[in-house]
Amino acid sequence: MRTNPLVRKLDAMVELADEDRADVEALCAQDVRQVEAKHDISPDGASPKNVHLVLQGWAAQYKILPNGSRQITALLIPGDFCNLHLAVLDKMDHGLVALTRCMVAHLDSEKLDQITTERTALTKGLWRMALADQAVLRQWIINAGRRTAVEAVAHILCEMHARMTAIGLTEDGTFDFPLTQEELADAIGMTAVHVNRTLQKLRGDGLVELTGRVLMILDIDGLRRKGEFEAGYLHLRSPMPAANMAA
Amino acid sequence: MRTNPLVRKLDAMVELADEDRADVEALCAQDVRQVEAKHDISPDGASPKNVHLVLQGWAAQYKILPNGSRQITALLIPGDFCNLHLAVLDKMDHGLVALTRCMVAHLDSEKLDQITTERTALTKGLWRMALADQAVLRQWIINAGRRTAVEAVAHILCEMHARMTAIGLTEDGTFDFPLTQEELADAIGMTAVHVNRTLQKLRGDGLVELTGRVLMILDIDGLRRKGEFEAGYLHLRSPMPAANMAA
DNA sequence: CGTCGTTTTGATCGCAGTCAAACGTCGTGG
DNA sequence: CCACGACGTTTGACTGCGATCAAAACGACG
Repeated sequence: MRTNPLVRKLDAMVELADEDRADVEALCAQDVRQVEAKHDISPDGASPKNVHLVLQGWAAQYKILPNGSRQITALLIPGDFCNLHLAVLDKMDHGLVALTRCMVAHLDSEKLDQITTERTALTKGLWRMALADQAVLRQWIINAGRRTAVEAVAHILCEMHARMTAIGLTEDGTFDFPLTQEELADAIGMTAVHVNRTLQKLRGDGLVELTGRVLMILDIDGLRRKGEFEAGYLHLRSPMPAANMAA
Repeated sequence: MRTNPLVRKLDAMVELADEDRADVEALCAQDVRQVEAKHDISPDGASPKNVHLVLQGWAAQYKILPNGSRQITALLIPGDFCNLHLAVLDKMDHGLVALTRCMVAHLDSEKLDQITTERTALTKGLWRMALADQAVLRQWIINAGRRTAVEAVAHILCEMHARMTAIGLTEDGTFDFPLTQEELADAIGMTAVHVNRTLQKLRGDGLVELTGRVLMILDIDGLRRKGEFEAGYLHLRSPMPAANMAA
């Protein structure tokens, strides 16, 4: 928590001036609110005034379908925007729910607008983030469309490990993983029952241990192989250390 | 073909000055190349110098998986960028293939870079396009993850109808739809055989007629209902006329 | 007229969904 | 301290959608 997670992400994307950093930090500190776990950050279809940014905790973008089932379309961790659209598009096209208790910054859209017209470096950084997010979404399409259950689960575990590492929230293969199996299922497009059985397989293979709300990755290389995971698409600078090279 | 399709898209997104339009048009006219159907526009992992833009024809972004199967992650029609990443990120994280013969503009990245620092309106427009694309990707996740075969096919047909209409390439419910069933399957994450049977259902219900490479939508409202399609997420100005209100 | 790519049909299989119940853990209140 | 309920995980039995394999029909094209 020493620095603002957004600053950290931007730093990993572009070269920033100290002044840029200060501006971002100020923008984020303006109006910070706490949201309890399982509560909506902003409901689908709403037109909130402000752009939201996760400072602490996990949240999710989701869509509820007419038949009642839910598809999670993004997992948000500190430094992630919830609804950058609003800076630029009209209204929400998805819901936003806090998965854990979250600290959410409400960014003043006028100030944000001002920044995106004045500060070139910052704008480029935000630009990059949006395009990097697209790459994540593409991987999720593949998860749901063409990967088996084991592959998809392994892949998403690797993704979150990489992203959590990038913002400094892992400790050698271990990190908070607050998703219920139900939520994990909604993210991949399967059922909680089957997620459960899939996790058992991964455990059985000695790849991971998931207890309480903490994920411990026992064999990162093995897990990446299972999930066909290659970190490149995340476009992170901090490079994902290769772990045990002797395999 | 009266106007540049990118200009048309931008026009639908933001207010442009005549000067902006001229600049874009010039940028696109610089270096136009033809690509034959089924040929790669640029292979996965490459680092092409230029950003590509489809001027004519259909193309697709795809990923080949280790087991050999393919997932298409985006369908590109005139006015769509193939790899806007390159303006801003390092290297391709997916392949690009022409589905029909295509005219592809190679944009000079320096000039593009120049524009995105000078012309505020254009930058905002491109910004919007990237975020709108995210919304499309989210729908594809839902297609693959939580929709039945019929729903997913209906949804993607509606999507392409809306997008083709937005650039003026439909004629009351009829438009070129050059995808093979194989390709359609790769886009939704199913098999060609099952796409075939699914299309038969849609035909049987009198919703569409797909012959040759032309799609005729017989009952747009019915199709939208089947696919749970709501055009809002595409963020198009041209509003998708409601068709037969008497339903 | 043969070839190649695509669409169509049929038969069988299996992964994951569905339904249902038991179990463990935790927080709350009696 | 225990009973209770809420929530999440786990297990079992059964089902079904869509995959897989294979072959035939169709159509465009050289």
